This record gives sequence, structure tokens and C-alpha cells, in this order.
Amino acid sequence: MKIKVDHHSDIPVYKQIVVAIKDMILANELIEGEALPSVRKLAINLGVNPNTIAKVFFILQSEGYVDSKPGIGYYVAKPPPSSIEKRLMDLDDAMRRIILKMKRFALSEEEINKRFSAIMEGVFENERNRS
Amino acid sequence: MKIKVDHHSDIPVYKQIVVAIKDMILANELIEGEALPSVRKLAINLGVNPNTIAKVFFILQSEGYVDSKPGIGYYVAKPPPSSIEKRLMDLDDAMRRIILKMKRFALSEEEINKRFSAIMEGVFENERNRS
Amino acid sequence: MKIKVDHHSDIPVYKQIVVAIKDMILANELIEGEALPSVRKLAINLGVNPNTIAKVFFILQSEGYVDSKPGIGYYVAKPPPSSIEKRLMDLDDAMRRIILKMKRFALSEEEINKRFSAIMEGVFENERNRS
Amino acid sequence: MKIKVDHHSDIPVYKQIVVAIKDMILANELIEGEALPSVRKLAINLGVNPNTIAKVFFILQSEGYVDSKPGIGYYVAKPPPSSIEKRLMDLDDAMRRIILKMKRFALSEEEINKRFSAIMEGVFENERNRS
DNA sequence: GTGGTCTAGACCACG
DNA sequence: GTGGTCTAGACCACC
Repeated sequence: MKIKVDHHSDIPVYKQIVVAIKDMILANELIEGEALPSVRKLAINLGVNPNTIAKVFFILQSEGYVDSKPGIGYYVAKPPPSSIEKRLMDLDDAMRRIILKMKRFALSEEEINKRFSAIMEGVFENERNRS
Repeated sequence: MKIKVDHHSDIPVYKQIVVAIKDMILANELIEGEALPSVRKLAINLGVNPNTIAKVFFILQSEGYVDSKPGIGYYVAKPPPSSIEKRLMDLDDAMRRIILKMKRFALSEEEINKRFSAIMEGVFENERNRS
Repeated sequence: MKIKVDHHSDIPVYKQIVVAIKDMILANELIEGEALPSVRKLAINLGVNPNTIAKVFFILQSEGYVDSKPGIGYYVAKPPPSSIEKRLMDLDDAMRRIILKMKRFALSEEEINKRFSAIMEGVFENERNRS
Repeated sequence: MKIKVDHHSDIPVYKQIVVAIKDMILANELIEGEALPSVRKLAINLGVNPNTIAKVFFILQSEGYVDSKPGIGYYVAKPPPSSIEKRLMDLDDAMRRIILKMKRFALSEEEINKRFSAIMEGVFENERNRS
């Protein structure tokens, strides 16, 4: 399990890991029933304190993303329905905020469209080349 | 000077204010040479401690966005050239990250385009109505 | 870590400590990766408020001299290259200013040389005795 | 009367002006009996507050560098004897401190001598060319 | 324990 | 009035 942790970010480490794992589950990169790494292993793997990972799993469990089998470990649960839609709306909001900032910096509708297209180009170029 | 401060955000108050003022300068909403509100007044205005504002101005000054005349007040300085370009690149990066997340959640290129257009629609509808 | 702090100097305490630590790093008396004393301990050690030390480390970090691992402590970073050269040029400038003052007080080139030699004598006498 | 005032220095403006005028007197650039500019004129000239200049003159007078003729103005007095020697010892001290810093940054006696000579060269080259 | 942030309140120098 | 500094003390997140 590969998660980038930024110790200098304002977002606390445990939150970074929580959303990273949530996103893996929502993106079906972790499938229902799959076992999560042990607290200790993940802690070493990510270079953080085991307490931090324990907190992460506690939060994920309380929000219904994972189940615990005491003495054995944690398993991916079925994510709450509509959680994916909610996540997408958050992304929409984030996108809207960025667009508003660009607009504030005097970028025209056209210029913003151009920037967006350039980024999309970069993100999807691999697929196109492959086909 | 109107700045929204969220005391419950992970981003510390002083940083929220720093970027808010930076963006006002970069967006030319504050123009070079203009006087900023005094530390104490802004502190009362935003409902934070004067020390917090002092820290904000200290950082803005060390980054070259404002200049202080001790005993008189703070003034908007000429922002380092290319700082606006750098800011726009940061926004591009943020947008790219959002797009990648959407893609990861199995949205197709087309679907992402649609979402983006819908947001742009919302942001620019006023202008279009006016014309 | 021994730093002399003069509370009656015009130079603010936090700046005195900043340059003292910077110079230790530039002089390789603190080596890269070495842990610095904790904020609280150094504060007690130097007889100043923890906030003052926090400010010191904040500045040193923003200038790239140290790195923080929140919850663990501060560590000496690799100082920006050429920072030592810049420091030496500052010293040259200071020396030039002194020489100009002496000249202004009607000291001849010869007399200034003599004063300089006398000082050098005092500074390096130990070494010479040893050899 | 030309004095450089640095509003961003840690040394308060009034002190900067005090030593500047003291040095002019010690260097005989202002001679005994000469009239000093009026408080208001000097304030405008240097771009500082008249109160600051008043304080400067007050200090200079209390240290015996100037006399006041109430209702008329300030005049250069005979500087306290040996004040010039004291000033030179201060300069020696400053020079010694610089040399010690250089030594700390691993410069050898030879290297320091070289730097000093280079600076002296620069300071005295005009004279030599003239002769 | 550590760093990071914030508040409250004080004093100084300067305008 | 202004900025600049410092103290005292608190709370949080993280190790």
C-alpha cells in the first residue's frame, strides 16, 4: 500500500492517510473483504507512528469503511452508499474554487478553458497513444 | 478589508489570512503603494489576536509582498515578478490533481469534460446574461 | 548549546539567536542532520520565552537552515550553498565600513595597517605560541 | 547635512542620526562653533519626524557635543577630550569581532590578511591614483 | 515528550 | 496613533 505522506502539510498525517485509504476503497482499488495491512506494518511502511495508524483505522471503522476482526485485523467493508457521489461533489466544489481563483486573476473564460484542455490532454494522452 | 477566517479549518488562521492578502495583491485588488489596515484594526476586524496579524504581516514582508514603515503602517509592495505565474501554475496543479482523482473514480474523459463545463457555466452565467 | 543573549541590545533577542545558530551551522559547529535542542529546553536554557525560540526556528526553517519533524524536533539542514560566501561578503562590507570610518578620523593607510596587525596579533597569538 | 537613515534597521533612527553627527564632529567635518541646521529643516531633509531630531539634539547636548542657544539654534561644541580615542577603540573592537568571525569560518591568518589588503586597496586606490 | 498555533496583555520606539 | 518585541500561558496534534 503506497501512500504519500507529507509531514509538513497543514493537514494532519492521520487525515491524509484516512482520505487516501477512503479513496482507494471508493475507486475500487481495495475491494470489499480484502484485508488491510497490519497497524505495525503500515506504520513502518509509511514511516509514521503506529498510534497514528491505529487512529486512522479507528476513524475508518467508525465511518463504515472498514470492519475489524478483533485479534486478526481490519477488512475493507462496503462503503456507505452514495459516498462516491458525495466525494465527486466535493471534487466539483474544489474545481469551482480553482476556477473562481483563476477568474479573479483576470483570466477569461476562454483562457481557463484552454488551461483545462491542456491539463486534460496531459492526463489522458497515454490512453490515446495506446489506442 | 473583508477576509473570511475559518477557525475550524486545518489551515492555520494566519496562513488563511496570508494567502487571502497575497491573492488580493496578485489580483490587483490591492494596488502598489496602498496602505493596509493597521495591525490592531485588522485584528479586531477579523476577530483574531493582534499577534496573529503581526505574524501575517511579518511573513508577507519577508516574502516581499508588503513593506512596513514602523510607526506609520504597512504598504502594498510590488509583488515579485512571476509570482502571479507561479500562482497560476499552482492552480493548474490543483486542477490536475482533481482531474486525476475523478479519473481514478472511473469517470471518462467525456464525463469530466461535462462536469467542468457545468461548473464553468455556473461561474460565468452572470456575464453571459449581461451581454 | 551556548548562546549569549543581550536583552539590552538594540538587536532583538530572536535575531541574536537566529544569527548565532546560523553562524554555528555555517561554521560547521552544527552538522547536517544533527538534532537541535527542543524549543522548550532551549527557551529555558537561554532564559527566554518558548515563543521567542519558536519564532527563531520558524525563521531558520523558512530560510532553509533547519528542518522540522513535528512532534519530534528540529534538525540541521544543508545550508543553501553560497550562503557562507554571502556571509563572508557581509563581513568584508563591515570591515570596509570600519576602515572608512578610521580613514575619516584622519588615520593614514599606515596607521590603519598597524591597528589591524595589532588586532590580528591578539587573535592569532595562541596558535603561534603553540607552533 | 547628508545622513543615510535606514528605517528598517534595528538601530532606532534617532541613534543612527546621533552617531552620524557625533562622527562628523569627531572627524572635524563640523567645526566648533558652527551652527547646526534647524530641527524642522533637518527633519524634512532626512525625512523623519521633528520629534526625532529634537531628541537627537537633546542627547547630543547632554553628552556635550552641541550647545543650544535658546530661541536661536544649536551649535557645535568642543567634543569631550579623548572621545576620539574612545571611538577608535570601539572601531578596533568591531574589527576584532569581524576577524574572529572570519577565523571561525575556517579562514586562515593568511586569508584574512588577503581580504583585508584587498579592501584597503579599494579604499585607498583613489588617493594613490591621484598622486 | 515534541512542534504549532493562538490568546492576552504588556512595554518600547517612533510619528 | 503605529509597528515590533516579548512574556505567560493555554490547547492541539503527533510521537
